[in-house]
Formats: sequence, C-alpha cells, structure tokens
Amino acid sequence: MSQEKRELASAFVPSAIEGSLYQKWIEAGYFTADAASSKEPFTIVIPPPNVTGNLHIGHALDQTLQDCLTRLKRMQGYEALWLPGMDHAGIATQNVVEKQLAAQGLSRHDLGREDFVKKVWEWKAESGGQILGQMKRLGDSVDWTREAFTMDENLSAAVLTIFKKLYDQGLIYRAERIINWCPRCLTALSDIEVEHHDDAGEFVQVRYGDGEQSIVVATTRAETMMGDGAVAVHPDDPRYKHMIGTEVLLPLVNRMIPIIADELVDPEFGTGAVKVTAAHDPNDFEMAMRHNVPFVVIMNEHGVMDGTGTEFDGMDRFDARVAVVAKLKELGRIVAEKRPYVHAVGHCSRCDTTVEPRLSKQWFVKVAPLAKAAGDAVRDGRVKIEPAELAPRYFEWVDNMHDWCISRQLWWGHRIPVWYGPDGDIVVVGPGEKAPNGYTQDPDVLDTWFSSALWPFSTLGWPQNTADVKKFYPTSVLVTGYDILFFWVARMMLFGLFAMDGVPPFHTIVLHGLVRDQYGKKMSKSRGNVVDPLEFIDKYGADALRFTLARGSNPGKDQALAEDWVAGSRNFATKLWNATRFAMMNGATTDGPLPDSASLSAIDSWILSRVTETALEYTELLESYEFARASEVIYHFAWDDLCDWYLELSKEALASGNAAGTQRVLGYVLDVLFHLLHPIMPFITEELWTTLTGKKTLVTSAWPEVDKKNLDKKSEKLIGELQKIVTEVRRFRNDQGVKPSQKIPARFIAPNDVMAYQSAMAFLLKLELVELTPSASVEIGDMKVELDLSGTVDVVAERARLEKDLITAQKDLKTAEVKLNNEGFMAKAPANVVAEIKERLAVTTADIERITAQLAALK
RNA sequence: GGGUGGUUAGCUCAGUGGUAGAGCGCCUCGUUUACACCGAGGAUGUCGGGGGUUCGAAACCCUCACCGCCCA
Repeated sequence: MSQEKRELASAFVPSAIEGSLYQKWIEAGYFTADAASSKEPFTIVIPPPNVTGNLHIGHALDQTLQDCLTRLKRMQGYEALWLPGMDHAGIATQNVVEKQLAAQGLSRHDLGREDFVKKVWEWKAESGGQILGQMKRLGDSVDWTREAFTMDENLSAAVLTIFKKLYDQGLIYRAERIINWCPRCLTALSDIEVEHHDDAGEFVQVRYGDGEQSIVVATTRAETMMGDGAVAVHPDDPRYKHMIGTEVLLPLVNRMIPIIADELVDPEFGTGAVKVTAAHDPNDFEMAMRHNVPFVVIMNEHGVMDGTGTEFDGMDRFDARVAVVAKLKELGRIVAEKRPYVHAVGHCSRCDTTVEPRLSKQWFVKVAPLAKAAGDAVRDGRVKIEPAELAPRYFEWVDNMHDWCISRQLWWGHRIPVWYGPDGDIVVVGPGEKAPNGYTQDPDVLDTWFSSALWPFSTLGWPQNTADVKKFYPTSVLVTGYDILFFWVARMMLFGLFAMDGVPPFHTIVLHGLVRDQYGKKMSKSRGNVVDPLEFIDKYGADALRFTLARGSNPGKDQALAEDWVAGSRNFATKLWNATRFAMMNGATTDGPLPDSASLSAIDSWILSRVTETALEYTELLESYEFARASEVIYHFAWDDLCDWYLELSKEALASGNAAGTQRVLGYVLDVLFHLLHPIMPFITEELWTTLTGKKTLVTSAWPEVDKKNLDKKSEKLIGELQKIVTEVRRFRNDQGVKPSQKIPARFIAPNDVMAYQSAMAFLLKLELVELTPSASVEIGDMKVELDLSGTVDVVAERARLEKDLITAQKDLKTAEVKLNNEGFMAKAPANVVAEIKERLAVTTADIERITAQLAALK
C-alpha cells in the first residue's frame, strides 16, 4: 500500500493541489455509497439548489457543514451517502427564460406551452447546474452517481403517486378561495411565497350614504370599493349599533349595501367601520362567507380594473386608487386622509410585485392532519431540532398552518395530474396510468415545494422499493438554514410522514444561520456587500473558506464574514504546511508502534496527552454539530500546543541525534491531527497526510481511536511549569530590551523534574548554560533563572516589571482574603472551592514576599 | 399586535454559579534555517441600565431601554 514518499513544496499553493485531489477522489469512487454494504448507513440529502443558481456564500456554509458530517461519518465507518441534486424552481426558472424571450420581443405565449417547456429544458441543459461544478471546487464529497433533479422521471413519478394518494384520502381538494396572486407572474402563490414589508400607502376615510343614513369607512384600498358588498362594524360598537341591518348607498356605483356586524372588526382601528370587499381581501372573504355577502369581482388577472361599469375600467389598480380618491373628493365624500400611511403590504417573493388577493379556483392540500403528525414527530422526540431553541418556531408554524395552495398558473413544473371529463367529472392519473379518451388535463403545474417535499425519498427511487430506499431511508441529518424551515423542512416532514407510513424523513434537523457581512449586516446586491465564495476559493483555497465558515458556525446563529478572516484561515493552512515540512525534515514518522510511555520525555508525553484530549473533545463537538467550537479547539491545539510549544521544545531533542521517540510521537500527533481536520479541510490534510505517510487517502481512513491511557496530568502540569518559566524569561528579555537573537549566559535553579528540560528551555530562550556571575534573575514561584547581563541591567525597566507583578499579586491576594474572611463563604462554599482559594492565598502571599525582596535588592 | 433571539475588548463573536476569553485590529521588538501567510512581548472591558436570588452573578429571576428576526 505504501507509495514512494514525496517531499512538500516549500510554499503552500492551494490551487496546485485542489483540482487534482478532487479528481483523484472521484476516480477512486470514494464518494459512491453502496446500498449492499453491511455498514450502518449515514445519509444526507442536499438542500437542492435552484437549477438557475450559482454557488453563493450561503451554499458554501451549508455544504461545508454537510461535507464535514459526511466525511466524519465515512471515516467513522458508516456507509455514508451525501446525495446531490437540483430543484427545477418553477417560478424562478420560468422567469429567467421568459426574460430571455422578452429580450427577443417574445412572450411564452408566442411559443406555446410545448415549445416553451422545451426551451426551458434546453436552457437547463446548457447553462443550468453551474453550481454543480462549483460544488466540486468546494470539495463536496457528494455521490455524483446518484445526482437527482426534481423533474427526473422517477421523481416525477413520486409526485404523481403522492398526489393521487393525498387526493384519494381527501387531503387534496379544489376550491374557490381568495389566494395570493401575482399580477406580473400571473400565478397563484402560497402564503410563504409572499413577503410582507412596509410600503408608503394612504389611509382615507370615505362617507358611504347620506345624512342620517351614512357611515364613514376607513380604507387603504379605495379603488376596490366598487366591489364592496357590505360595511362591517363590531357588534358591540355603540356608535353603529342602531345601524346594523340597515343599508347605505355605495358611492360611485350607487348600489345599496347592508351594514353587518362581525367580531373581526376592530372598533379601535380607523373609524370602526370597514368596507367588505369579498372578492379582493382575505379577511373580507371570511366575513362575507359568514354573512352571505355577494362576491363582486372588479379586477382582472393583470390587476387592471374590470367590470365595474364605470369610467375606472381599464385603469391599473394603483392609477385607479388615485382616480377614485380624486372623484370621491369631488363628490365631497372624503372625510379624512392620511398620506403617506406606512403599512405592511404583501409582495411576490420572486418579482416583488405587490400581491393582489384574488378570488380564484385553485388546488389545495388539506394540511391539518399532516401538520399534526409533523408537529408530533418533533414533540415526541422522534425528530430532533438542533439547536433546540428553534423548535418553538417550527411549532408556531406547523400548529397554525393554513391549507396550502399548490396550483400555479405556470408552464414549468409538474403538471397537475387531474383530468376533467366532458361531464365535469374528475380523474386523477397516477404513474403509468392514462386518462379516458376525451378528457383534458388541468393546465396548471404544482408549487415547486410540492416536489421538494418528497426529496428525502424521491431521490432514493421511491415509489419503487429500491435498494437505496431500504438502505438509506430515513436519512440521518438534514442540514439547512433556519430561513427555509417553513418553506422546505416542515413540508418534508408533512409529506415524509404521510408517504413513508409515519417514518420521519430524518432524525435530526440541524439549522445554521445566515452568512452576513463583516459588520453583521445582511448581504444584498443593493448594499453591494455580497461576497463571492469562488473568489475566496481562488484567492485563499477551499480549505481556508471552509475553515472560516465552520469556525463561525454556532448552532442556529448568523455569522459575520470578512475577507481578513478567510486570509487568517489560509494562514492557518500555511502554518500546518510548514509545520509538516519541518516535521518531515526532522524525521517524523508514522511507521512502527508508539514508544512505550515510560521511555518518553515529559514533552512527548505531554503532547500525546494533549492530542488525546483534543481528539476526544473535538469529536464530541463535531458529533453534536458544534462546528465553531470544534474548529476553535483544533485550531488552538495545532497552532498553540503543537507549533508554538511542542515543536519549539522538541527542537533541541530533534537536533540531538537521539530523537527516535520524538520523531515517532510527532508523526503520530500529525497523523491524528490530519484525520481530525480532514472533514473541515479535506484538501490540505489529504496532501500532507499522504506525503507524510506514503499512504493512499485520508478520505476512507479510519477516524482516530485515541487511547485514554495517554492522558497524563503529571506531564501537563510539568510542561505548564516550563511554559511559565519560558514566558517569564521572554518577558524579562523583552522588558530589558535584549535582542531576541542575543545569547545570554544563564543557570536554572528548579526542582529536578524541571531541571531535566533545562537545555530545551535554554534552546528556546537563547540562553547559554555556562558558569556565570549572575547580574539579574527571574523568579517564578520557587523556581529561578539567573542571568548574566554583563552589568547592563536596566534597573528602571526591571523595577517597573516587578511593580506590575506586585500589583497583580496584591489584587489577587485581596480577592482571596475577602472570600476567606467571609463567614458565609466558609460555611457554604464547597470544600474544593475553599481549598482552591486557600491555595491561591498561599501562592500570592509567597509571590508578594519574593517580589518585595527583589525590589528591595534592586535599588 | 403575537412569538423569538440579542446587548461582553476598537470590530465580529465565544463563554449557563467560583480570579473575564478568541480571531482580527492596535503598540513595541525581531530576517534565531518550518513558517514575515511568521515569532516574542504588550495595551484594551463599571460583561446595556436598575432591582432581586446567592457565601459568590457576565451567567439565574424581575424590570426598563435599545437592536434584530419570524409571523400577523
């Protein structure tokens, strides 16, 4: 298995290794999962990016986390499947192609349905799916042999199957309702495809009727008044009680309409009287149903006034609003007006056009029973939401979900499998079935999220009972941003539980936040603060971007991202590269067993202990989706413990010619480190590890099983002492203005276990262990380093240093004293805490004595 | 209006009862052969305000202020 050992290039250049490594992985088939394997499965399905999409920074985060988990589990011996694919993204994609047509002066109607859809497929084949290539740049270990698209044949069969099943159980129905309508896209929208934001509108009060028999209504939509069927007041409102049941004259169209009483009316709002426009407002629709108010349609699908029989017909709704108010003013019917009146208005999430509530016949999913099951699965713990704090949001939505409007007046998507007979009867056609002769199919298509909701099993071959379904369903973890909890996650729960006999589509939902700019502001094109992940990959490498994103990813929290931080991660990668180069130059090896612990130096025992602790802690953090904390732990181990201390403390030993133990320990530590880091930084770890070991790949190499016997508190304590001495002497040298390169004669006075490492410390500190007449000393507790500065001691600097130490010690002493003099503390604090404070008191007291004596001797 | 998260070093954020942390930035010194994409040292905080619980609070409770997100 061993290849010829290579050498590392003197500088780390990500672009020089990434492409060829990914190629190697694909060719070797490491990412291809085996449904026949006896290993326990671990499955993630990717949140399918839109076919129109490009890799943006949010994808990069989402995918980094998924790849992390997939690679971790693969190394831990699971049959890991990360399934990639794309969503056909109905409205979004249709809009893109329509725009291209518009550039040629064409509309989709010029082509006709069949040709238009053909055109979209062509476009999909040509330029769709760019993102898949971009995923390779990121290093995603997805199984390309299983790539899926929501409009693939078998995924479409899944759509037909579930539609029919829902219909047969009475969970899909057709009804005339007020739905959200986009007058630009000319289609119905579901509730969540509508975004509410504040617009500057107007709020006018209009007098209906005359004299005694008049009432003033308040409205933001004067133009719809011609469709009014009633005026509503609160039943207990004393101002209007006497008028309930009477009629008033509706101006402009001169129709008599009744005054009705309904609890829905808020007497505090406006004048306490509202117009009821049943066909153009969802609340009014509800009231109208209760009171038998007629539905008067006064607008067409384009949002243009139509059918009022007035001069306003043919005007756009917003123009009509102005014209209607002007006319009412002329008639002396405007009592008050407020302009601008800022209030929340719904907009199409795809094109931002103001949504128009519209009475129309659409298909709906009856969600109540499905949503109940989806809520229960989380409530009873079968599905976990991470972090748990986000579960209330899920419940809030699932427990209050309205029926889901699933028909879209589009051409791109899964056509509704409903056929209408000549006598108005309905046939729902499942996969492989045919409608009777003479039937015509419903022209509409299904909401994109209808097919995405089936993703965790349609991608595995369902409705057929494939080997993949058996092996990989239910999937393990779903990783996605909290922003699509409602759009997608909840709907997968609804349909997954329904289709798969109550087996939820995943056992854990891992929600991450959004990536924001370096000041925590939302990224947007208009702000101009959008960053391009590919640019970062080009500049700093995929590993650097991935590490930055992982390091910033606290569960469910948004993260800020700055280019500087990506550069910092690149620096970390370079550090690893150089450390490995150094290790290899000094004979680090992974061959043979680890030396017996008794034969190791405390320095070697210490780093073994640290790497063991780190591996245990880090693994646990990754397994609990704590990516930021895991990254932090591994970063500090690698940079601080390994590079800053272990490598430095080992230089003397490595140069001594008697370094076999250290060479082997160093090899082991790097071996473990590269394994641990591989899920986050796959490229550089693969390169370094294969070079170091001569082995083939880390991708399928087993996750480290560290031995707790290597945990060694004694060595950790001893090395802690060494670190204190080194730091204090460095500080002394710095304060004294001694050049780092200047060698100073010195002598250590310390306990034997510390003295054993005096040459290693001397090497670090540029001290010469020779006979000397000390002119200065650095004291750390009961340890001392005497130095010969040839009489050049800067007394002022030294006094300042000691005085600062004294102040710190005195402060520490005081807090310890206060606690120990506190009767309550002594009586109630746990014994170990009291002991700790007593110890602190003893140490600081000794420090103060020592420093005071030094100061006295210094004048 | 309902729900929910936040307010900790200049910036972005960790830190769920026992002497306040990280990264970046800042200051000083330094080309000691792994690394200047570096090393060493240093400065910087009434942990949003007020009250309470506790021997002890950045952390737990109450309250106020401000910022954000989701839903209406």
